[in-house]
Amino acid sequence: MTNIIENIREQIRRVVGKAMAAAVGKGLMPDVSINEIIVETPKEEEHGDFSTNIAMLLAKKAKKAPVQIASILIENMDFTGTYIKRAECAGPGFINFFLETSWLYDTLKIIDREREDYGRINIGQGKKVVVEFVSANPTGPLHMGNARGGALGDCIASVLQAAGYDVTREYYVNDAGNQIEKFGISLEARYIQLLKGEDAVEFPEDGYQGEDIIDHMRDYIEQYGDKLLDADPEERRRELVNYALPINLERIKKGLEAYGVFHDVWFSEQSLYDSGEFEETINHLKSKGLLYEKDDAQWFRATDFGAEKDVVIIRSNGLPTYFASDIAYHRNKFIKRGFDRVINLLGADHHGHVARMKAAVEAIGIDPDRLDIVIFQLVRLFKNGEIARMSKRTGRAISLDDLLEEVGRDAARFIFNTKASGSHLDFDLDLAVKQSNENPVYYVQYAHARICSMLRLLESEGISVPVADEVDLTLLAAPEEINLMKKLAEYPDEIRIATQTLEPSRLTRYVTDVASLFHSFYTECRVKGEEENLMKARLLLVSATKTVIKNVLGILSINAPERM
RNA sequence: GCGCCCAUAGCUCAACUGGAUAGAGCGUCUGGCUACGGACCAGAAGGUUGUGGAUUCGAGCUCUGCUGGGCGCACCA
Repeated sequence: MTNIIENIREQIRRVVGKAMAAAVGKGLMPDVSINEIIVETPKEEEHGDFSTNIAMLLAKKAKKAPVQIASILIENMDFTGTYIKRAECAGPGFINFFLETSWLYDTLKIIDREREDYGRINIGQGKKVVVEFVSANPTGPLHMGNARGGALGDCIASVLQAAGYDVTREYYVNDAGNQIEKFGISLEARYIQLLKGEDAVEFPEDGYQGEDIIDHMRDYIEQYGDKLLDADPEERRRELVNYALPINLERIKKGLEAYGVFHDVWFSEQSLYDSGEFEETINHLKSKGLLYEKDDAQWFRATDFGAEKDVVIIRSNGLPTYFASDIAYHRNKFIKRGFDRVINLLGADHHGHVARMKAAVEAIGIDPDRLDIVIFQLVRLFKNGEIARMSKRTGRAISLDDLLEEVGRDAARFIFNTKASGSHLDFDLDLAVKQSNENPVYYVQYAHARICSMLRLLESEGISVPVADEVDLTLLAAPEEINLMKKLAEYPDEIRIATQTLEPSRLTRYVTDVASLFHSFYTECRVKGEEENLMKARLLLVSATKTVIKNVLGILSINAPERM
């Protein structure tokens, strides 16, 4: 639960704050207010471990040159009780801080103490958050877009858990409404076609073309024969949907599980109607005067809340739109179940939903900032160097199951999390399949396996990983050792940033950096056969590296193999 | 036409939300295994951050005009 980087930033903020007060007290500079002291980590090593731009920010108000302010502040700084060794003024007025190496040794002690909990922080403070993701219509198999959303949503959830939130992973099952109607019509058409021939009935224009619909009906007929041929059509469609829908859901569930994605709640859209919550919600909106009638339909005044246009929630045929039940669904999340935050993942093709959903949330009396909608860009699949289109209609789409079979869970999850959600993702199937150094996931896994191999070898000679307190960590002073320790120290702060930006993609980059620094260390620094104290110190560092790699891969739900 | 997203090395992407000399991986080139796993390491080449303005001590990042691409703009979801 320790974020040492954050602790040090806090130390620096205190030191700077006190230095300002002291300088003002001595009349060296005017008493100007500053809302926040920003501490950042410079990328150049010569610029120290941390820096602040405060002198530059104060310059105008204090009517002094930044460099002058920086010098005054530095002269009035007191470093006792901190990791700070010295501070110096550089460039246009930055104050750079250099730390005692002991902060890195303390990092190793923290990792040794926290083990599988290292990296966990508590910015979530136990707040309840629901992450809703995938939520694909259960009318067919999952595709590449769902695969990206699945990897992303699951990792966002894991990151939030690591950050101290009480997280629920949820799948919203669209088992009501128009899509299900279409599903039923499609099944019915295939059913009749299979029994009475292709020409017996025309397949509906906007029906689901996929092979899976036909397969369903073939199986159904095998089990139950033609008993529905003369049934009432509405009855028949309901029966066919009731047959196929649970099968689809089960397949989706199985597929996601194979992908390492486990939803805690499968929330049925239909249940909102059954429980009366849907009606409650509509009545609530009506009573607040947020609905009006036009062209025989009921409209929601989304424009009152900044959306571009109002939106229909009850169609003129009396049937509600998807959006209507979605409002009830969000009311359920916030009010019935009391989530502090709601996070929804949506493919870019649904981004039009964002503004009106925010509007709806505000309409039911909830601060819309409590709703985060993460839009992820769609996936372009490359195979043999060319774009493989994925459309649900042609049935030529690559399904999640295909992906797992060809690429494997680890590579797929890793690749989907190497890019920020907002950036378009080109998924190179040929590259993903390769089990070579071109494929970044193996680079990281290799580092872990290599460490395990080292530990095994030493263990077989009776040498086990020592306890941090029994080791002279000051022996770790080589650049490769320092760089590796610094990177390990960043992990809790990486969790913090990933949480605040809802971007787990930075963790794949982070863990790649860890692996890279480890490999450099490995090449330069021997462990086995070194002088005993040095060996112990390095062994502890190696073990800490293993812990961090394993913890990060754990968040990504990617295996950390002991051999490969 | 309107709205949202994107444009950074040959390719795929970063840049801690305004900081100092824009970084990685792949690919290319040059080196490195008689010791813990070579799926590795060290180094090199590669850039006017699509483009014109604006804001300020300071812009890849903010505002704005273009260009090119993706996605939306339903009484579908």
